[in-house]
Amino acid sequence: MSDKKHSPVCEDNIVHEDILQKVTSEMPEEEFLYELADFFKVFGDTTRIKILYVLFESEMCVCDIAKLLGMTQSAISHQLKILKQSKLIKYRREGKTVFYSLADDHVRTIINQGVSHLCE
Amino acid sequence: MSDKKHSPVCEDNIVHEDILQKVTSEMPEEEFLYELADFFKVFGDTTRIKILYVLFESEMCVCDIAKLLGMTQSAISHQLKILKQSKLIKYRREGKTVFYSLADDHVRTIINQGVSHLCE
DNA sequence: TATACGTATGAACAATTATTCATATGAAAA
DNA sequence: TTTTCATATGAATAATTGTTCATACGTATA
Repeated sequence: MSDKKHSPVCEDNIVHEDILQKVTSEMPEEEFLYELADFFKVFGDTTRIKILYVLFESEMCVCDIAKLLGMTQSAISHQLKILKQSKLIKYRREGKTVFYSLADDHVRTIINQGVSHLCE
Repeated sequence: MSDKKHSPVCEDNIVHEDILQKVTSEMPEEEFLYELADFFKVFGDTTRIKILYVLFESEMCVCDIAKLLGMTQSAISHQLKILKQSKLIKYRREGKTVFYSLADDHVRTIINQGVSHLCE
C-alpha cells in the first residue's frame, strides 16, 4: 500500500524529480505494456470467458463449444484463435476434429482473481 | 487440470447430457459474465495500465499523472473515471486538487499475474 | 478422385471505445 | 463577486473489435 504523499506541482511544468525517476524506472517498456494490455483484453469479452468456463469442465471440440454457447462455429473459431495466440488454450487434432483445452491452471487463477474482486 | 475426454458429437444435434449439465451448472449467470468481462476490459488499455503503474509509486493528482504520461488532463480524467467505477482506485480531495491512489493491493496482484504469464 | 464433414480465415459490417475539443463544475484567492 | 486553477464531462471523431457470410483447408471415407 502506498501511503506516500507529494504536493501537487501543477503550477510548475515539471513533476518532482524523485517521483519522476521512480516512476520511469519502474514503468515497463511501451511494447511490454501493449502486450500486457492485449493479454487482459483477451479476458474482456464474454464469448471468450464463456469458452474458458466451458473448457474448465472438459476438453472440447469446436462444434460442441459452439452448440453449448449457442453461437456459430465461425464465431467460436475466431475467438479460439485469439485464446490460442495468448497461449491460454492448446489443441490436439484427432482426425477431422480439433480438441481444445486449457493451456494450464493459470487461466483459472486469473479468472478467479476477477471473480473474487467482483464479489467483494 | 481437466484430463477428461469426450467423443465429438457434431453429427448429432445435442451435446452429451452429462457435460451439458456440468457446464451449465458451473457457468455463471449472463449478467455476471458481463461484469467479469468489463472488469478485465479495464486492464485492457495501455493508458489505464500506465496510470495504475504510476499509482504503484505514489498517490498523485490528475495533472501530474497527465504530465508523467505525456497525455492531456482530459484523457487521463476520462480513464480515471473508468478505474474509479471499477473500484480499482480511490480519491481524496484537497482544495482544488484531487489525489488518486490504488484502492487496494488487489490491483497489483492482478497485474503481476498478467506480467508473470507473459514472462513464462 | 470425389464427396462429406469439421475447422479456419479473409472481408465486410455493426458496435464499442479512446482521445480530442469545448465547456462546465468546484474550490480557493483576489 | 470575480478570477483563477484543477478537475470533470458531453459530443464528435477515429480506431478497434466481434460477428456474419462466404469460402478455403484438412482429413477421412466412398
